Amino acid sequence: MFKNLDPLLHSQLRLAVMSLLMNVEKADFVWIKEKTKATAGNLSVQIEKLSKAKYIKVQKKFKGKYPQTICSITETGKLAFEKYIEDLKQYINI
Amino acid sequence: MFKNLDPLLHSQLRLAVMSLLMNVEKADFVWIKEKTKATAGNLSVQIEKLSKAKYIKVQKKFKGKYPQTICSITETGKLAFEKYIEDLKQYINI
DNA sequence: CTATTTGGTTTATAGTGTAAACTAGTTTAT
DNA sequence: ATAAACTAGTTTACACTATAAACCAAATAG
Repeated sequence: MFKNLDPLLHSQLRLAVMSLLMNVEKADFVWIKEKTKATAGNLSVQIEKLSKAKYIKVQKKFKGKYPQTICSITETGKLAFEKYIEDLKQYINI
Repeated sequence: MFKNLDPLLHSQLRLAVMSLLMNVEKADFVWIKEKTKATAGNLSVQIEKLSKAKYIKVQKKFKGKYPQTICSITETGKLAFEKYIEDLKQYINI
């Protein structure tokens, strides 16, 4: 009846990050931080987790003289996000 | 943009319990346990949390000689569940 | 030149989730 | 009658998560 929800996605902040990345080609750390209203520390940790799971790809660059972290969703991540939504539908009838 | 998701409902097991109770007038512990495939200990803990938040009402009775725990959703619980779904929609575009 | 800001990472702690162990009694088999 | 197994949970200890605070390195502003 109730399928297990992917624990990596069943986290408010990680879900928000994935949701954002589903709708853009790529996004930088600061933009994600503003959109999600997360603290930098928390975001850093959660991005690392999503990255380790290969749900997102992280590129470290320099924007002028400042470091810049660019994130983008992977195919694995897209599929996981879509599956999560499907699984969730069993919990909430929509 | 992203509203905070009610932490009481953003838990797989508690969400499953609430989802079940949204669709029935009342349900007993054992039935919920079977439907959710949860362990008794875990279910006991989560039911207590939902009960303390007044999201569900718990009645302890006896069914013949055995104890029986009957749960039902409250109006507060229904509203919280519906709000959770609305908030969640911002994360997953449906 | 020192104080603040940018763009993060690391770390310590509080909060959550879960299984295992336990309580209290019932039924069944010997 | 008594031991073993089952019903219906609760309590507890531990693992896992989430988060804020502290930190770091470099850049810029006063």
